Amino acid sequence: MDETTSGPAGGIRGRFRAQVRDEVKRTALRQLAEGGPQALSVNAIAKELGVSGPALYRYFANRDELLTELVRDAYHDLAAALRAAAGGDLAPADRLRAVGAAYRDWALRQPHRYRLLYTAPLPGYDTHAEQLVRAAQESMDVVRDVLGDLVPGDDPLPGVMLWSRLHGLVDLEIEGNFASMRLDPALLFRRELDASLRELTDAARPA
Amino acid sequence: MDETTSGPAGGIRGRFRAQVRDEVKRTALRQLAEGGPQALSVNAIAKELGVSGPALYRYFANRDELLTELVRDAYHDLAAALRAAAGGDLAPADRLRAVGAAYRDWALRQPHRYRLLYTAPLPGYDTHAEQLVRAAQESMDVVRDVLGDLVPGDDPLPGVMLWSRLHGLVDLEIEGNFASMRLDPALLFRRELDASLRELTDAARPA
DNA sequence: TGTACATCAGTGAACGCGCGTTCACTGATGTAC
DNA sequence: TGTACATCAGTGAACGCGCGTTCACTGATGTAC
Repeated sequence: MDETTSGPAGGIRGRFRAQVRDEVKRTALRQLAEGGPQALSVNAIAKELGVSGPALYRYFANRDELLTELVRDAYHDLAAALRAAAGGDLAPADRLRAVGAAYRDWALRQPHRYRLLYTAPLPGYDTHAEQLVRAAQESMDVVRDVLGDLVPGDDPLPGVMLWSRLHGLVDLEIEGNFASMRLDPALLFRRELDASLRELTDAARPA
Repeated sequence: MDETTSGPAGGIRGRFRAQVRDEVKRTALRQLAEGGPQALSVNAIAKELGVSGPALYRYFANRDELLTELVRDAYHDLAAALRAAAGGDLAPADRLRAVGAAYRDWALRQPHRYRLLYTAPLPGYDTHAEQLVRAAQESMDVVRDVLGDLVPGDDPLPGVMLWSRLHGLVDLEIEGNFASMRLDPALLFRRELDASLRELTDAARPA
C-alpha cells in the first residue's frame, strides 16, 4: 500500500531500510537537541547524513510522518522508563517516588524529547492524533497502576493531578525558570512528591 | 542614542510613532494567536498593515526587540490581572482562589501570550534576559503577597510550588491534553486549588 | 553457476515560497527663522 | 505669515539563506530463472 513507509519488511533490503530509518531518526533527535524545538529539517538531516535531501523521501513520506514517529517513540520510551522504575520490589509509596524521579530524570536527560510530547512542535501539526493519544496513555497507565496500591477506588483524578504537578515542575525547570529565580529544582521536586504522597495517604484513611 | 526605539518622545511625530508601534504589536499578537507560536514574522505583520517590510525597521530595531516587547507586555498584563483579582475585599483563602482563577482565565483567553511567557518562542531567543526575569517576578510577587496572609513566615517555596501547580494544569489544558483525555479542566483546577489551600492551612496550624 | 530483469537507493535540477535585513532613495511633514 | 531646511516615514530592489517537495533519471543490487 504505502511504499515509502512499508516496503519489503524482511530480506536484506528490508533490514537496510529499517537501519537507515533509525539513523534518520537519531540524527533528527540530535539536531532537535542542539537546535531547539523547530530545528526539524529534512534537508538538514540529509546533509548531516551525507546524502541529498530528496533521498530521505524513500524512507519517510514527508516531514510530518517523521515527526510523528519521533513523538510516538518518545512516548513509548518514557513509558518504558516509568515501568522500569515501578518494577522494583518497593513499598507503594517508594514506588511512586521512584516513578516520579524517573519522570523527571527522563525529561532532564532529553528535554528536546519532552518538549516534543508536551509542546506543539510545528504549526499545523496535530499532537493529538489517535495513535499519539494512545501512546500518551501508556505513561498515564503506569502512574495509575502505582497509585492503585496507595489509594482505593479507581478515580482517575488523583493520577491526573499528580501528573500535572510533575509536569508543571519539570516544564518550568526545563525552560530555565527556576534557574533564573535561583531556586533548587531538585528540592522543589522532592517537596512536591512528599506533599502529594501525604495528601494521597491522608485521603485514603480519613481520620 | 538608539534612534529606532526612542526617537522624539513628545510632539506630533512622537505620538504617531507610539501609535504605530502599538499597532504593530497588536497585529503581531493577532498573528501569533492565529498562526501558532512561530508565526512572528516582520514581513507578515507589515503586509497586514499595508506597508512594506523594511518600513517596520523604523519602529523596531529587529524582530527580537519586537518579541521582547511582546513578552514584557504580557508579563505586565498578567501581573495586572492577578493584582486586580487580589484587590477585592476578600478573606485570604478566597483571595487566593480569585488569583488562581484569574491566572487560569488570563491564560485561556490568550494562550498564545501564555506560551510567549513559558515556552521558548524562537531558536536563539533568550527568555531569561534580566528585564524579562524582573517582569516575571511581578506576578510571583502577587502570589507571594496573597500567600503571606495565609502562611506565616516568608518561605518562598509555597508560592513557587503553587505557581508550578497552576502552570502544570494551565499548560496541559492549553495544549489540549485534557481534552484528548476527556477530562474536565475546570474541575481539575478547582480540586487542585482546594487541595493546595488545605495543605497550606494545615501546615500553618500543625495540630 | 551464469545471465536477464525488476526493484530500489540516491542524484541534481528545479519550483515556489518565506524569511530577516541592508541600502539608496523619494516625498511628505513638522520646525525654525 | 511665508519660506528654507532638517527630519523622518516609507519604498522597492536586492542579498543570501533555508525550507518541503516533485521529477526524470542513473546506477547498483538482490532475485528468479
